[in-house]
Amino acid sequence: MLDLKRIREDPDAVRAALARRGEGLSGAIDELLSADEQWRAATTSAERLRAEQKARSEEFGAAKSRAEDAPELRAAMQELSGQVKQFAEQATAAKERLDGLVARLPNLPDPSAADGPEDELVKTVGDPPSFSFQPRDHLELAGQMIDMDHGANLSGSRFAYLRGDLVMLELALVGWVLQKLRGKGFEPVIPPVLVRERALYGTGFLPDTEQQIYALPQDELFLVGTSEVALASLHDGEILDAAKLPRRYAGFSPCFRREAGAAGKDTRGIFRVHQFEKVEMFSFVAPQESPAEHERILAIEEEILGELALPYRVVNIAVSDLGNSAAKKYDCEAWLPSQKRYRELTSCSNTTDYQARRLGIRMRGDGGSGSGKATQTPHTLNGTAVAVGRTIVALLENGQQEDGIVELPEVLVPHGAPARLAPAAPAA
RNA sequence: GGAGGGGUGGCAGAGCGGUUGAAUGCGGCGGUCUCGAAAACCGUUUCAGGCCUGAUUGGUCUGACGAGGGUUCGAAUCCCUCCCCCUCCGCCA
Repeated sequence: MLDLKRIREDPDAVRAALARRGEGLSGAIDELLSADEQWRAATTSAERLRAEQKARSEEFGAAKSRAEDAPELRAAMQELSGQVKQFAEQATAAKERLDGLVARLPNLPDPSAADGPEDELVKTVGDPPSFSFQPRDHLELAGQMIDMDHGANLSGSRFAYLRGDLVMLELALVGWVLQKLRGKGFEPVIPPVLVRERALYGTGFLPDTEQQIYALPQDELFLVGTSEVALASLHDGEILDAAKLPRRYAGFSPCFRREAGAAGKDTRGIFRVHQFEKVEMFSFVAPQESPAEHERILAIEEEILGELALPYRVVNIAVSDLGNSAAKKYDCEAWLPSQKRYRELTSCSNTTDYQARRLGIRMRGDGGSGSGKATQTPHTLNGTAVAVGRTIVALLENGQQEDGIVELPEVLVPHGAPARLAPAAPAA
């Protein structure tokens, strides 16, 4: 959520920044400013009357304690009470309108976010492998280890059983990455994946991506599409000690996505499925630190891809493609031989103060409750460390040999991964 | 799932319709004392918002005792709904 004060003080700058997103948001600002004015006017009136009410209520109390009856005063105060209520209701109504409008505004894009309409290529690392044979796709290479048929039978399309060596590969990837992240100051976290609406609202997924989210209406819970939701909410409503920032977490969880509207896209294999596991980085930092933290997170993602020996490129996502909460986003895209193109494997966003403000997370200068240091809103960032399914896809396809055997990165072997995957026997 | 008990300031813990933003203790911060420290003593100790000024200071008012409604001239105190925590029983990985 944007800072209301900032919109008030410099609406033109906010309009200009939002205009980069290419949406008709200017009208929303006008509407918002008018609701704000109505709210402030009603609030001022209500508070002035309430002050009077308070003073006279004390008089009345004093009279009562002298056992005096004061029927006229009482009548006057009933009148006053009604007026206060009336203005308070006006204020509440205007505030609700205002809050609704503010909540729908997306974050202001960072000046260095790509203008678009195309993403901006930042760099390309590694060379796509050149095969002297026709490369297979991940599903052919995995054979019975990716069991789509039984998955579909059980749960529908876009669900898979992962079996055998691929399970060991997954666990190795997760263990390897969590250990790496721990060494970089990220606390490993396994969060709940069922959350209340507030957490989705607070992270900006609602209102915005409702069609992507599984809901359990009977329990008023939602399945998260990323542990980002739970990690951001870890400090919901808290005031963080500035001395203890940055705070970094590495969440490991299953992720659930409806993929409504993705019909026909990526229908083969496990590139796009309804359920996958992911290790996600999440940081809370002081506002001035967030651009550096963003680069840091990107560097970690690159380090991971590099050590997995995957050819990849980095793109700066076009402003028009940013989600509501991101001010700037990088994607790391790995080369997929079967598709002969780069596809998104990881992604990292600087959401600046957007999520923190929605979640009521603040930070305070130095210790000493009496120091009177004002609070400010910290910045939050998130980035994929490993999206397991897609990483497996990339490892299979890039590590394949002519005989269908797949060589896996050595770094994973100490963590329990097989050194290579045997050619697939037909699925049972 | 059933039956009870609770949620008050950084923590502990009073208050249970009127001047209580909130006693008391602990902690924290500043000071006195001291070569220094401890102890003792003195002072201090929340957050958000509106308005007026000023424009990194100030003045004033309002709100906040889990959250949201209600009753009342007036609510931390009474009523309702929700959330959370605890205890016992049941169930269970």
